[in-house]
Amino acid sequence: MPKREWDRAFAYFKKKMTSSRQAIMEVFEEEKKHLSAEEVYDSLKGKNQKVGIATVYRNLDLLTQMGILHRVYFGDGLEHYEITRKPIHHHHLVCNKCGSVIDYSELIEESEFISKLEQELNTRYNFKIESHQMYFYGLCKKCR
Amino acid sequence: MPKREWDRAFAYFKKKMTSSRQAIMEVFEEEKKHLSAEEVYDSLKGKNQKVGIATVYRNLDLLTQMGILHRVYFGDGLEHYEITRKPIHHHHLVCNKCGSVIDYSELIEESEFISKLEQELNTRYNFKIESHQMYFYGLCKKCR
DNA sequence: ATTACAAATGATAATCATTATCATTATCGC
DNA sequence: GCGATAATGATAATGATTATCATTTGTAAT
Repeated sequence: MPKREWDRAFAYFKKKMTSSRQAIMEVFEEEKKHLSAEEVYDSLKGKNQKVGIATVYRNLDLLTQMGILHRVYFGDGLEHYEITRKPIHHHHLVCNKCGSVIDYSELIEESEFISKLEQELNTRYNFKIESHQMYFYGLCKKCR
Repeated sequence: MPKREWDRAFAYFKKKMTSSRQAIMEVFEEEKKHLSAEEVYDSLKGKNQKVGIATVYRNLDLLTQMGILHRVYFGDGLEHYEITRKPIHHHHLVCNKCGSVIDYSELIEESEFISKLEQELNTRYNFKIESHQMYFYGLCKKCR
């Protein structure tokens, strides 16, 4: 969260810290949700921060490569992004009817189980796992 | 797999069994992989089954709603489809470098764990879970 | 079988998210 | 502050998916 942290991260990746990038990160810190590129763009516009849509896309991509954000997909045709929090991940409950999404922080049992599972898969398939995503689909409170 | 099964399924959903639909299902039975709409279209063309691309999309969608196929997304910008197998699901290992995907059948420990987890989430969030998807991202054998 | 009618299809235009282009502007190490 | 170079903005291009609509096909009833 502190600006100094971002500065260090950008320096490490040999990227410049620009006002657009800072503004985009602020949106995520305030909203703390999964946001689409368009939503980030609109949010910035609403705050009188004029950042072109192409720049939004470019930076969401960059921040994802840097590991600061990660991409999630709920099946509605657009990519969403959210802040990466380690070691606690966000898992998602997606409503098949209204499309609403509940983010929940991984339960402790889950972290432990998945950690063991990753080791197993690592040896079984010789695949070095770096991250995971889990989606549950069904009916939310309102739609069930 | 037997044609009779599809007939029953389509009758149940009050849908007609057409040659396109049958041809599409045959592609999935032969290839037994996650396929994009374009891949299904090409596969049919290769077999001299002329099915329009719009029809492919329409039917992939229909078959998904019917629960015969399900959609998976690997972050490459296009949706893929694969045959639904219950109670054993396919989970996926996606390579961050080359984009290749390994499908593996859920391990027994996984099924058991997820089943318990779903009950827990059901009561905790009052969300009726119908299915789940799990993706692991990392580096495959060749890229690690 | 034939008919009748709704559902399905094919060709293609339209849409919409994302990416590429390129001239202009801003950042940062010196 | 300067200069090299990365970043940005405006917008055109791309590519997957969806909508349109005239024609064809499947099916239930005759």
